[in-house]
Amino acid sequence: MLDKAYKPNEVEEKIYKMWEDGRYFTPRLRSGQAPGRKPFTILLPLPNANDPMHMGHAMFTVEDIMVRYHRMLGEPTLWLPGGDHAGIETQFVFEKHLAKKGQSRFDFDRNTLYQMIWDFCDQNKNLNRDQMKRLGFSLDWSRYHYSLEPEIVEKVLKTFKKLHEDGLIYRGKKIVNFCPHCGTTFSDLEVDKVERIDPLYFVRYKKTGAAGYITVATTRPEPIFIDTHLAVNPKDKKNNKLIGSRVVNPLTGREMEIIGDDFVDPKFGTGIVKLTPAHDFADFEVAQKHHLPIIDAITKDGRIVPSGGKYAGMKIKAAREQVVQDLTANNLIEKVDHNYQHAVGVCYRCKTIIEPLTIEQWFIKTKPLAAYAIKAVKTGKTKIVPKKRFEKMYFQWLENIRDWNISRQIVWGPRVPAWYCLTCNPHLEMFFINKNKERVNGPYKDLSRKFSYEEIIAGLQTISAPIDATYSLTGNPCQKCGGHHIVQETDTLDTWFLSGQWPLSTLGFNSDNPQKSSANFKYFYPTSVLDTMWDILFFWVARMMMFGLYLTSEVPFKVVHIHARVVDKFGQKMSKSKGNVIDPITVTEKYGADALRMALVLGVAPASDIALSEEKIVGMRNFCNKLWNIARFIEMFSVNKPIKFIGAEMPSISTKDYTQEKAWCFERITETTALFKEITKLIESFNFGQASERLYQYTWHTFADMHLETAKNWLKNENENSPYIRGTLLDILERILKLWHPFIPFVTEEIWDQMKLRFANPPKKPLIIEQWPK
RNA sequence: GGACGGUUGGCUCAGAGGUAGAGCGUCUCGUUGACAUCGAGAAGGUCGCAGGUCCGAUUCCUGCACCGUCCACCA
Repeated sequence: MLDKAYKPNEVEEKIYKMWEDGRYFTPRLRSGQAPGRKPFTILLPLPNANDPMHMGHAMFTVEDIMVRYHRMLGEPTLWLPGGDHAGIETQFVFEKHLAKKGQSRFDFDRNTLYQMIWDFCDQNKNLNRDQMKRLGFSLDWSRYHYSLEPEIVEKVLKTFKKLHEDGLIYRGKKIVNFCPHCGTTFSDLEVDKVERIDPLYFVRYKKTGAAGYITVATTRPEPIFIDTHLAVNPKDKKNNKLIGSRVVNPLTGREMEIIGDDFVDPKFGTGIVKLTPAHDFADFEVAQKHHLPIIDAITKDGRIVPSGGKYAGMKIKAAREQVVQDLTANNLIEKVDHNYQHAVGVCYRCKTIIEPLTIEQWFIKTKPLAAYAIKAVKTGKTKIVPKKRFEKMYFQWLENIRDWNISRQIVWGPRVPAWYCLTCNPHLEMFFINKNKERVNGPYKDLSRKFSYEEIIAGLQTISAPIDATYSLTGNPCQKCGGHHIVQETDTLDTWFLSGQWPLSTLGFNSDNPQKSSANFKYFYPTSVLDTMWDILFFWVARMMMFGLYLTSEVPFKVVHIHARVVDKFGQKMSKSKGNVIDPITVTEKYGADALRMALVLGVAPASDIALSEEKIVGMRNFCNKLWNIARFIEMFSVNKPIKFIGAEMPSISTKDYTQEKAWCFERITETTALFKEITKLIESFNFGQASERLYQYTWHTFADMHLETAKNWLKNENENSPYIRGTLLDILERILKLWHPFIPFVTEEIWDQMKLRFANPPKKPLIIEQWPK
């Protein structure tokens, strides 16, 4: 007999264990018969293996719904879990811990630091796995992968080599985004723009060989001392006569030339721009176009370069103040606009202002790869849902893509697989900790006089190789000089370089010989659906498309489904600092996993925001209990009573014998058949919000409120119709349990377990692998 | 500067070319065979503004306003 109320905490763990023990999450492939039956595959967007679960992860409920639905259709269904080492994210969390102990990453050589982070991660790497189990996610845990597994890393590095061979990876000295606080460069995607109000200085430049000044507006006067050129727009009638003329650098007195380029906006400021190629993206491009010198003014420490005269070594802000003071003293500042608002790039993590620097980094040529990714969506090989909104975003980004900087100056991640011979590259700069625990740096040729190669390598922190340094992609002795003193690049790879290959590396693609890829790969690739939130459409989805198409000529997934974002009940993004975070595990413990799952899905439009409140979760908990009591009611009325299933007798009952009750029974069967079709259609079209809302309406307000009340009346007087009424109620219950199962797997499985023997053709299987109604 | 999304009852949100829906909240009534995590009933919306298409629009189109988001080298 069912209890009076549904108690999720008493059954969820038991049920999940039953599913796991039954190995239902592992796709059933008949031996030697991989093809034939079309599989359904989803790769879980790999969470940071180190992070506890948050509501964003709980949204993977949408994937569980799809997976459970397809499993019930009888398809071999794989939902593949994984965990990401999350390079920068993890290293920073770790560094915070170090900081609490008064230490920093510079106190350790890179190998020691790496090992420390590894151990740190090991402590809670199972945390979010256990949490996802709490929510009932039917992930195939037997295939779990961690992004730093040797096999995964090996595949990823092979891709690096292949890209390099194809000329799609290169080492370049280009302008990149550098965060002085994080001490590493970032890709363009990791830079956020914030509106700021900064002073706009109008600086006077004295003309050479003529009287008077020209004026240039700038927010960044501090690197003026390395400037060599100004620019105006050739179409600018007011200023274009200046092209070719010369002015005096207001800080150094050196001569500067004015060039013409149409990137200059005549309407901005005075229509004249100072060029600082090493520290401004636009200026860098112009400088390359016109072959202008690119001179550094700022170092990786966020300070003025040693050659900066009186400003050398000053921090940027201090240098700016000093420069302004000096210019003012010489009456070279015409005016200052203190209300100038502009967008500044900041680090997406720490919000420090990004310093564009021109340094040596590893890049991927993205244009050719992006072309594949664009074509695949244009031709419909991969569909993005919802299409209208996100395909446009996708194209816009890929069409304007710049080369991808994949170098990171951190230790937590696989190192770039390139090795420099120190004999051939004596000018290579090295930073290391010597035997006496002192930090030492300098060019190798100097260091090698005082320290052995072994000592340097043992204490190595980072290297910085000149742009013309020679390197090889094997760790073998130098092919040119035979030298054994080699050093591997200390830059590590952008995390997304790894996760961008996730479908390939986890499923067993063989890049040496694609024909020899695993049977697994051949069967499950391309995957069916990739479901994620829009925030990583570029970071991850677009990159997977590029890598997948480049390596296999096949898309990695047929559908990209964008799910909704969870916000609080006032529409605010959940964040710790706002204190509006609802923890998925806490509410699961309180109201049950099914209640949370439903709260994240019911009535939610695709890719919208979900205003999640505890009230909604309570409402959904109430629904689960309602469903439970529907079953309980039917059980009470049918136990030890004769039961007849009208469906089985339908052909043999003639219309003459239709009583009002029997007609009612027929109508109920027809009604639920229509419901199946409707729900199936909604699920197939990714309208999970509508599917669950419709089911909710039917279950509560049609079945419970109307039909059960009718039946209750009739069943007061036992007669020849009564067995049919009971049978019909059992039939409907059986059907709606199936329809509900993908959404609320625990409560449906538990009711199923307690009730299934009363159904027509009593099933023996658990609900999770029962057949979806046709 | 481009592009996109939103604007529907007190709150949070669904929805569709043809009498407006849900959850929560509010009000009234109701517990002797499921459920008070409940039932019966009620109040409450000129579906942002202005035009246009149509027999008919809140739903399609155009413009505007406000809110939000993404992209972008205006120094």
